[in-house]
Amino acid sequence: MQAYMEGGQLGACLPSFLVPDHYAFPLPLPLQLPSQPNKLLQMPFDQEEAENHGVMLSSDHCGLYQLPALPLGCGSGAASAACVGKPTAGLMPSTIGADEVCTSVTKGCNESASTLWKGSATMAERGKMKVRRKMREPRFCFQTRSDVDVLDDGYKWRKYGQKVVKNSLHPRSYFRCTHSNCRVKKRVERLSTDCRMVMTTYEGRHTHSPCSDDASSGDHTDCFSSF
DNA sequence: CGCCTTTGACCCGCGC
DNA sequence: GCGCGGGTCAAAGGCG
Repeated sequence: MQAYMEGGQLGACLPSFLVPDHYAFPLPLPLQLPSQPNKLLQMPFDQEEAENHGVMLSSDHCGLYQLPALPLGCGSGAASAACVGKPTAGLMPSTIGADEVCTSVTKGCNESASTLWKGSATMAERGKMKVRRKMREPRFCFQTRSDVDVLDDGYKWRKYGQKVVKNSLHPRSYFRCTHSNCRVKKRVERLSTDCRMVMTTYEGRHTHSPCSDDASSGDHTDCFSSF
């Protein structure tokens, strides 16, 4: 906990419940310094370039990891593994510093989001999901050490499901952005290897700024919409 | 009363 | 083809 309060660079890893409200994180959390809402973290690699290479960026080590090819429907499984540093080195989550927060940036699941999520589908529409499910949105995942499962990132989320996943002691929760026309989803789960660590996976891009939900601040700009 | 969470059922992808 | 596991739906109930 204390570690989160120290150190400049790790500021990006601050769970928002430890940060004043006006520091609420846009998506994705690790890529933006809360003290500099309009400035992305300085990475040794351009984020877009990273996307093009399907790599994972570690915000504190500035590390660059090759993501394994994300299988369709990889969901959190592959993504989670990738995000805890496992992609190629076989590192277990517990081997990662507790204060480490990492972000995976994937491309290839960047197809049209509008066709993926259609809200409540009729049975006829569900038949088309076979195709739609192959379309994946950009994903960003990171882990934080937190006592609370759901970190306040400035957006408003509605829980639409919870699932016990295999090989995990803790259920995985599924959230959807409540903003109309915004199809961003996120999954939240605690690591079975360290119940203090919360793995959050964002999927999709917000079509609005955080302030449009709570109107508590006008500090945020359209820079968020890029995610 | 509206919004949210819970939860069981259902669907789909994938491996065998 | 079958079973498993992940992801989503939607009804029901709770809460402010």
